[in-house]
Amino acid sequence: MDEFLATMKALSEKNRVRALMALRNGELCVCQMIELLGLAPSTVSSHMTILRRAGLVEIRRDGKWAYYRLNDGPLAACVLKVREIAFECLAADEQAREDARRLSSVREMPLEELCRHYKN
Amino acid sequence: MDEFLATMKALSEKNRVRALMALRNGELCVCQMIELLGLAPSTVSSHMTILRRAGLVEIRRDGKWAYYRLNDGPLAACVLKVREIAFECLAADEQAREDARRLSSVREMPLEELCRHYKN
DNA sequence: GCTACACTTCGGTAGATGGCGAAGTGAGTT
DNA sequence: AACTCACTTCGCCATCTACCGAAGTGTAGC
Repeated sequence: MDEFLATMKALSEKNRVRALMALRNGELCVCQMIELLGLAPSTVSSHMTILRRAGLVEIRRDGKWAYYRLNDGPLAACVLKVREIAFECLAADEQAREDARRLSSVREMPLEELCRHYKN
Repeated sequence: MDEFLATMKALSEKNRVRALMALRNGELCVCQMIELLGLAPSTVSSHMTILRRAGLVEIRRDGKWAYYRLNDGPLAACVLKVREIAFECLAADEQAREDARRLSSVREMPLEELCRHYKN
């Protein structure tokens, strides 16, 4: 029950859902998600922690960078199913589409440049 | 997106999930859910309103009684899928099982008696 | 070692949420 | 009409949550 509730809670907040949807096309660096969501680094970080604790995403650390991606390790069947349903339900969502468009630009920018950007 | 978030939010609270699960075996009067959940009538009422607005359940009024049941009218495919997943995920849940046991007793009691019970 | 940098954790604030009892609503009863 | 009763809505309070900036952590480079 608690695991199920944690999954639902993780997916009941708009910016977390946007972050999850953004990972469909591959892992993203935290600074890329900061740029996408337009939130403070600390806020994005805690959102990702919630998604991670729910088992929806996993982290990969590489030097000073941290990349998040969809958890494809051994995860509860329920979490996997809920995640799939979310993708299905929001496939045509306008916000998700716009994020996908912006992401294709964001992915082309060097990470260093992105980080300088939100420091201003 | 907003509809999806409303569905997730509705299912991210323990007592609401318990209420939804309780309706799997047929409609229940509000007073039966008050007895099951052990909450104040006003609290149960607002939980049911949230479930109803999310499209997960519907209401049937009969005189002074109000019965809630799973919404089997025309409802968004997403809501239906999420609800099915919830049932599947929680089929073996201990809390849900205990509620089901208690419910079989509660269903046998006359509604009048139940209402007198929580008025004390 | 020291600095710079990316990210996380902490502390605090404004707004949302779950809880209850009191008051309101509407149907049945006398 | 007046009353009763089941339920809902309202008003309030305690707790939780999303947000930010500041401080902390760990890595890379000088």
